[in-house]
Amino acid sequence: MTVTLDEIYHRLYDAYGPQGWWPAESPFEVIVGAILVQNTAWNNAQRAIENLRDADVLSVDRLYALPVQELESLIHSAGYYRMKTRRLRNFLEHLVTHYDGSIDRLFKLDTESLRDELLSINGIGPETADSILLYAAERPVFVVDAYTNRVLKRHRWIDNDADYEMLQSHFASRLEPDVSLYNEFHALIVRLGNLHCRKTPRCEECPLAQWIPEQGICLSDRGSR
DNA sequence: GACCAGGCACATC
DNA sequence: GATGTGCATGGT
Repeated sequence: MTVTLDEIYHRLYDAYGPQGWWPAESPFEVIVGAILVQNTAWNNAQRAIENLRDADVLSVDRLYALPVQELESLIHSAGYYRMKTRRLRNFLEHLVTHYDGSIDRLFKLDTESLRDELLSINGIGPETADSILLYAAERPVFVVDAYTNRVLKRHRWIDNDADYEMLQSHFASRLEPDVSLYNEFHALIVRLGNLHCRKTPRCEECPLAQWIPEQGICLSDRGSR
């Protein structure tokens, strides 16, 4: 492609400004949020987090000690609440069993080991693991999500059958490993997806409009999943 | 009242 | 190994 990731980044940044990710008060809260936001609008996940905060259970020990039904009730607004309760507890159990409940000890692992370890926990997939790596552990790992997938493919910047790892290496091979850059870039892509897909369906209003290929499909068309 | 959102695991072919 | 399906709430 002729346009560089650097140009794309600056175009998005100029349009939307800094996004202030991840909106959380601690690495643990990032992890909880990363599980709660899976396939869910952030607004719904945020309510669940506020409920946990109000109940004063936003710590490893207290959340793990919480009865399942109470946890389900507190995170109800995030949707998939039974599944997410299991997933949160899977993570907590792993942390308590192997790291004495200490995020700091878990985060002593090198990036590759930490990623593998997170992926071994049922309920943590590639995007959730990478979100934890970037936004909680502050490792230079690029987070790929549904928007990233759609933007790159609709603009034909990457092969249409590229999988998660291919999308990720598309960024990793073209950008310096920089936590702040990866943080902002991913957040800006999500911002683009949220704004453009929902509220400004006309492609001319998209900051990346000039790079939409001839006969290109507008980003607002989700296509099949 | 549909459609969508900052995925993931599991079943089935 | 690719493809389909269940999970569930709240905003537009």
